[in-house]
Amino acid sequence: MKLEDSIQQKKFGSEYEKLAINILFSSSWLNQMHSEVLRPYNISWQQFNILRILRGMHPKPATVKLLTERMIDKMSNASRLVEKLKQKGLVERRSCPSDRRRVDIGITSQGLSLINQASIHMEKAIGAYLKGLDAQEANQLNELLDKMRG
Amino acid sequence: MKLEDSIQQKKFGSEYEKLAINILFSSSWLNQMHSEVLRPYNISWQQFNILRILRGMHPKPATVKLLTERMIDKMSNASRLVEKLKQKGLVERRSCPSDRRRVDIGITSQGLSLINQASIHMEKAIGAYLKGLDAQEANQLNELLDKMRG
DNA sequence: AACAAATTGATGTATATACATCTATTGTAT
DNA sequence: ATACAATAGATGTATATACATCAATTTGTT
Repeated sequence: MKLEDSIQQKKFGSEYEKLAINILFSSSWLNQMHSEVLRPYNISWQQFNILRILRGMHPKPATVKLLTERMIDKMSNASRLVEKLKQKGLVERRSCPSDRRRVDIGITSQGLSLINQASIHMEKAIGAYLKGLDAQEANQLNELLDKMRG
Repeated sequence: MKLEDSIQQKKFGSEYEKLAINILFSSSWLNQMHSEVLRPYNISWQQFNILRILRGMHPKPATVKLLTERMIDKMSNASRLVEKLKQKGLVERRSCPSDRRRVDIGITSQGLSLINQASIHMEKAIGAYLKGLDAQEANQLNELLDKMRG
């Protein structure tokens, strides 16, 4: 659907301004999809993201710093998100013996089971949502976005 | 910069999953730029967005409903954002005579002056940020994003 | 060894967001 | 006219985010 119709704005200052708005709008559109998919699992998109990183490293633990570096939204507070996940029994935290400033964060078996299920659903939902594009167009979009960020 | 490097993830479930993450990451990247530009003006990106809509309608007033429909993030709370802007003297609110459920929202001269200045800076910043793309590529990206959303 | 600087993570605070619910008003059907 | 549904907006609440600052620990320099 054309951006102009979605936000009922006909004119943009430039093709670049329109692009900025288009990306923010598309991101909000994707966020809604993520919320829907994750609602039954009772985790936020950022929490999903952390679990996915931890699964990728398993059985090696991560640290808050590492999570922050790999997270999609760099500004979110990994420390507090980890605390939430711990309260749900999805991750565990123990202080790192070799550097006592650090905290080793590992995913629990409960966390693994949740992320495995949730990511299957997410993958399906993404496929359904993005079906307007073929694989070649998706690839082209990825390359243009990378180029955009310089 | 390649997404793989930015978030230190080598593999993605599919080109589509990568695309979803790429858009979310690009959006976060743009948000940081917006924060920087708007910081001196002491308004958030959403507040900027509302002021821009109100400027576009001026001197006709808007309503909360209309703002919600045109906002980039449909889920944000236009009612409360308007209240914030009112406290800063940037908009004014008066109940609509023809339908007393509605509230007419207009931009003040102070609001107009702020949005005029801020949007000049924003336009420049966007140009500088997106200089990795030429106009034709920006256009292509816009079309692919529109197509993606089906 | 002693001290300053850097690093890691936690926390305080203000604001923003998601979502549900509430009140007031208007529209519609009988 | 009355009753019921629909609409517009405000508000309550839990959570998330942005940003600054803090405390503990490690690293680097002399």
